[in-house]
Amino acid sequence: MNELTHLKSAGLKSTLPRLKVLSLFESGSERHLSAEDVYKKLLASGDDVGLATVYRVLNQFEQAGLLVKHHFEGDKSVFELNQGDHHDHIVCLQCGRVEEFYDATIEQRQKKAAAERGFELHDHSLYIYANCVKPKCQFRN
Amino acid sequence: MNELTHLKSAGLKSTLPRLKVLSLFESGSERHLSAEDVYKKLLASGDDVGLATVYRVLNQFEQAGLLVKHHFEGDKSVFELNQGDHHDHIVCLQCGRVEEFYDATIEQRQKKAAAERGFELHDHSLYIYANCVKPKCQFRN
DNA sequence: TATGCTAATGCTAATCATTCTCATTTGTAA
DNA sequence: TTACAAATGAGAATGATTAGCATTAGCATA
Ligand SMILES: [Mn+2]
Ligand SMILES: [Mn+2]
Ligand SMILES: [Zn+2]
Ligand SMILES: [Zn+2]
Repeated sequence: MNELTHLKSAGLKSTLPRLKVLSLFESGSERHLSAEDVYKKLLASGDDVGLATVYRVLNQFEQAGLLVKHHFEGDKSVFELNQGDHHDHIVCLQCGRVEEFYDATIEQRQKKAAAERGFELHDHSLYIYANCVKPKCQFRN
Repeated sequence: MNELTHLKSAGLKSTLPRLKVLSLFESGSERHLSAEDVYKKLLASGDDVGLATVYRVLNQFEQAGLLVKHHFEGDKSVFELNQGDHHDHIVCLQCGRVEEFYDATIEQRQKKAAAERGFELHDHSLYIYANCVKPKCQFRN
């Protein structure tokens, strides 16, 4: 299933900005990108897309289920390709590196915590903030 | 240990705005308050404190360890009294009601997840978004 | 392929929460 | 009291995100 198909099945017409944004995520150089990251990367590659359009497209993709949005510590939110697999994140407070993880026990206990208190769980956000160790950590890229 | 002592031991001089903000949290009517919540409550009770001061004081209290800051879904952040006990939150997407919980297993598995990947855990944020059931849930207070 | 309509785009201006500036006021310790 | 640094308040500034609107571009049709 290619980009074009993705867009169509999401009821979005296939436009240049949308294709560019989508392929940026599918190229896979970096998984977690903010609106501005996307905007700058497009500019850098000679593709002119307005910042407002980037924001719009990212949100449409999220609604359509193509992307997932996260709010790491700090102000700006980041998006990543939705590949069906839910996972949570560990974020390095020094260099910003993000590592993904999934823990079935944690997931299950969250369901339980909600159920026990009479809540119908909708979703959750779990971010672990930490420092990665010397070799991998490049303080402030 | 009273408010005044709290402030002093935090190296903050005892000013009217600080005492008012602190006692608001200690009065305990509502645990989780945004800067604007605090601002409005003070106005309502006839205490004039500038919004900028509210923001400053809240942040100072957080630095001092008197308050803890959270970022529930949405834009504005909320504060609550730091009573030493760490806990996570379930937030109702309909009415905004917040319930607190602590799950030792979740805490432990987070430590493990970080350690296994070579991170020194600093802290974490876990929010469960859900809908509370009929009796308790008052859609949009 | 040309035409037309609607959705999409790209500016710019507007929001909104939060922070900053700076003149004025307060807490405090001598 | 006085003196002075620290704190406050009002409003401007910021930064991310969204809204408004005139212009353009998909795409279906003739
Ligand atoms: Mn991820
Ligand atoms: Mn709480
Ligand atoms: Zn790092
Ligand atoms: Zn509710």
